Amino acid sequence: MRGHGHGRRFRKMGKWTVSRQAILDVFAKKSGHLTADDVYMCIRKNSPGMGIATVYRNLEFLREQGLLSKYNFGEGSAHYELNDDEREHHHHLICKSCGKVIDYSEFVDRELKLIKDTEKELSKKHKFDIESHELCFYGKCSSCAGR
Amino acid sequence: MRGHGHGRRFRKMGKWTVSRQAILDVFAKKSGHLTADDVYMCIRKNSPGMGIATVYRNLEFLREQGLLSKYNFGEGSAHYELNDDEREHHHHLICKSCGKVIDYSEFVDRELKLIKDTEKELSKKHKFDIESHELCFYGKCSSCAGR
DNA sequence: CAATGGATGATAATGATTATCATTCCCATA
DNA sequence: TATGGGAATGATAATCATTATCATCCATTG
Ligand SMILES: [Mn+2]
Ligand SMILES: [Mn+2]
Ligand SMILES: [Zn+2]
Ligand SMILES: [Zn+2]
Repeated sequence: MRGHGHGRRFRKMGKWTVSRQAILDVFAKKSGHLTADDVYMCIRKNSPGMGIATVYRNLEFLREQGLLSKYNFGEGSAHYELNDDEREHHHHLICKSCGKVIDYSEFVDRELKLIKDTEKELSKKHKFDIESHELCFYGKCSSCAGR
Repeated sequence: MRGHGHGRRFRKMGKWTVSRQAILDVFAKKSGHLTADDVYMCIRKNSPGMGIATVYRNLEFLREQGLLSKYNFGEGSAHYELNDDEREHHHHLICKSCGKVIDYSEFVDRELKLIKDTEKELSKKHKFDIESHELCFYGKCSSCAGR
C-alpha cells in the first residue's frame, strides 16, 4: 500500500502485487482505451507468466480502487481507461464501423452545468441516487466514412 | 410491406412476417426496454413455435428498419425499445444494482442544443460523421438504495 | 517453522449472441 | 395453376467475452 505511490487513494486495499503494477504500467505506457486482451497481449511480451484471468481480476480490482474506468461501448469487449486526475473531464466519440474511440472535452462547462441540473431534478423526481453519467456520440470516423 | 401500416418507413424492406408482427406486438403491449429473452418468453405463450434465433434476427431487422432502438447498458444482455414518434426525445437512468431502466426527458431542449453544438464542433475537428448520441446516468434506484 | 488468507494460473463453465444448414414459405412468373 | 428461387425459419453448433472453480503459491504473522 504505502511505498507504491498510490496509498492515498485506497480504502480497503488488497496487496499491491507485481501483476497489478504491470497492468497499471501498460496503461501508463500506452494511454488509451484498452480491452482485457489488449492488456494481456501487451504484458506477455515482458512478464511472460501472467494468466488472462489475473488480467480480468485485476482490471476489476483497479477499477474498484478508482484507478481505472470501465466502458461498454456497444458490442465486443469492455474498454478500460486510466483515471488521470490531471486530465479534463471528457466523453467519447465511437466509430460504429471500426470501433475507434476518440476522447473529447468540448463544451465541458456547459455540459457539467446541464448534468448537474438534470441530476438534481432526477434524483428528486425518481429518488434515484446518481453516481455517474456517460455521454457518447456514435458515427463513422474519417477513415471509415470514405467507404 | 403495404397493407401493414408501416410501408412509409421502409426502404429496402424484406417480407413482413407473422414473426416480425408478433415481436412488434410484444413491444406494443409491454412498452419498455426488453431483452431478446424477454421477447422470446412473452411470445411463446401465444405463438408457441418461434425459435430464439428468429427473435434475435428480427429484433435486429426491426432495428435496421428504424422501428426499434438497441441499447447496451453495461453488463448483461442488450435492451430493445420501440421507437415511438409520438414520444419525446429521452434518455436513461440505470440502476447499477438491479438493472432497472428509467426513461427521462428533463431539459431536453437544453440538451439538444448542447448536443447540436458539440456535434458541429466534433464533426469539424475530427472529420467524424456523427449519427446518434446517448446520455445515461448510473446509480442506485430507490429500492436498491435502501440496501 | 506452521498457520492463515489473499493472489495466481490453468481451465472449465456460463451466458449472450451469431453462424450454419436443411427445410419451409412466399410470390413472381410462365 | 404449377414451379423455381430467394427469403425466412428452427434447431443447434459455434463463438466470444467473461466468470467461477480449485489446487497451488506466497507473503505475513505469531
Ligand atoms: Mn476516454
Ligand atoms: Mn427508453
Ligand atoms: Zn472507423
Ligand atoms: Zn435498483
